[in-house]
Amino acid sequence: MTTSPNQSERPLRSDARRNRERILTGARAVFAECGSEAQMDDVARRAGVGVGTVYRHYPTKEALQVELVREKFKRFAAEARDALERDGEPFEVLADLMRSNAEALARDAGTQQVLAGAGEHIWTQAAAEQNELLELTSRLIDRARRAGTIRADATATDIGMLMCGLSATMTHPASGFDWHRHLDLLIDMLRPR
Amino acid sequence: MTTSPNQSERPLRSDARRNRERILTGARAVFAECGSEAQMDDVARRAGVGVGTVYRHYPTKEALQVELVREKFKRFAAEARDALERDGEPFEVLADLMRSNAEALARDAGTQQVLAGAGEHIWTQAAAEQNELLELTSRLIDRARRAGTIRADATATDIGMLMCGLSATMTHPASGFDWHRHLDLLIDMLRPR
DNA sequence: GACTATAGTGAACCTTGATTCCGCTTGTCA
DNA sequence: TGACAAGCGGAATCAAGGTTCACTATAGTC
Repeated sequence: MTTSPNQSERPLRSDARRNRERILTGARAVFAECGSEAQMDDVARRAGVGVGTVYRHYPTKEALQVELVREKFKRFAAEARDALERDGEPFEVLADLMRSNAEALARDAGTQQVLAGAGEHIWTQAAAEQNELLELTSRLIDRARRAGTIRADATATDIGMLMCGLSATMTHPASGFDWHRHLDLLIDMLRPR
Repeated sequence: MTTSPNQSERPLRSDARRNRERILTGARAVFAECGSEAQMDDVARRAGVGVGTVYRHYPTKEALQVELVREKFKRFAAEARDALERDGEPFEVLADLMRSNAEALARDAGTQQVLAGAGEHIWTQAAAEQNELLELTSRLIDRARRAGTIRADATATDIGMLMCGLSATMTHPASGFDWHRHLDLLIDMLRPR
């Protein structure tokens, strides 16, 4: 499933396959904790592997980050797909999705930073996955629109921006800060007049 | 006006005063262009001054950034104060303020980054200025609330978060991206049902 | 005009962290 | 069970960029 850096060449040796998985797991944890300040050495340590091995699998730090962001978008997309299956009032389905995505973001400083504006490079390299997500969101919005339970002028891009924005505010020690409440407001603002 | 790093000691020598102003101007420009990647050497060059001089006035890069962010908040606060003087439909006054602040943000990558979640340190050190701004925003909201032209449950913090969010999205090359349109939507969503 | 406390300068220094490289280990296949 | 290609490890390398410092210049004062 994971977009492997190497094309469709001879299959990886068993130990290599295992290590790649470990690296990914370690990286997920470390980047989630420290955001992009996370160091390659940390990733290696967490994965129980030498730095060299990390570099064998991902030629640069950025490549590794891109992989993680792609994964994350795919996960969001998968959840959106689930939501489309689910039946229930379409707007509420969308709202729940937003809430659960927000929760996931709150736990992951790495993706949060990307969404929040750091790393344009990374962002662009995950464009395909992002578009997939936008597409799915569009469909969710359409359903709600047909049901008349969402503002007619809200687009998938808007939802995306709201989520970016929300994730940006999550890191802020601003006074009176409570992103749950803010998210509730955002959601309510999306309802039709 | 600018919070001078040195307390109320003997007044600066004339050349020092001039240079500090130059440094600030150069720094504003460089940070606006490059965000926090801007280098101290660049600031010095832009100001037409040696790096050493920059360091004489601001002991660290962070100190310089904090100064700039403070300044920026103060400017926002000043605009908010102006808005309070102005008469006109209170909600529209607030909306105009948001638009003009957004415009300013779009021109300033440095502040944008801070708002967008980088630099918690910096953020906390500008807490006082930020609170001042929140306070003024509250008053603007109150007026609109009394006029019944804004959602009753929107707070100053929400406006702040929306602006943070907006600034976060500004850097994004997301497809179909247009922050002006998005901002219009945000503003409209703030109107009462 | 001379004196001195302040201020300016920028090459050198240091730290941090990504990336490389090469000797060693281990799957895999005949 | 060799042979060897694929993979691993991690100390050493390198670059970038913030910060210092020894020296020079100058505003302010008598």
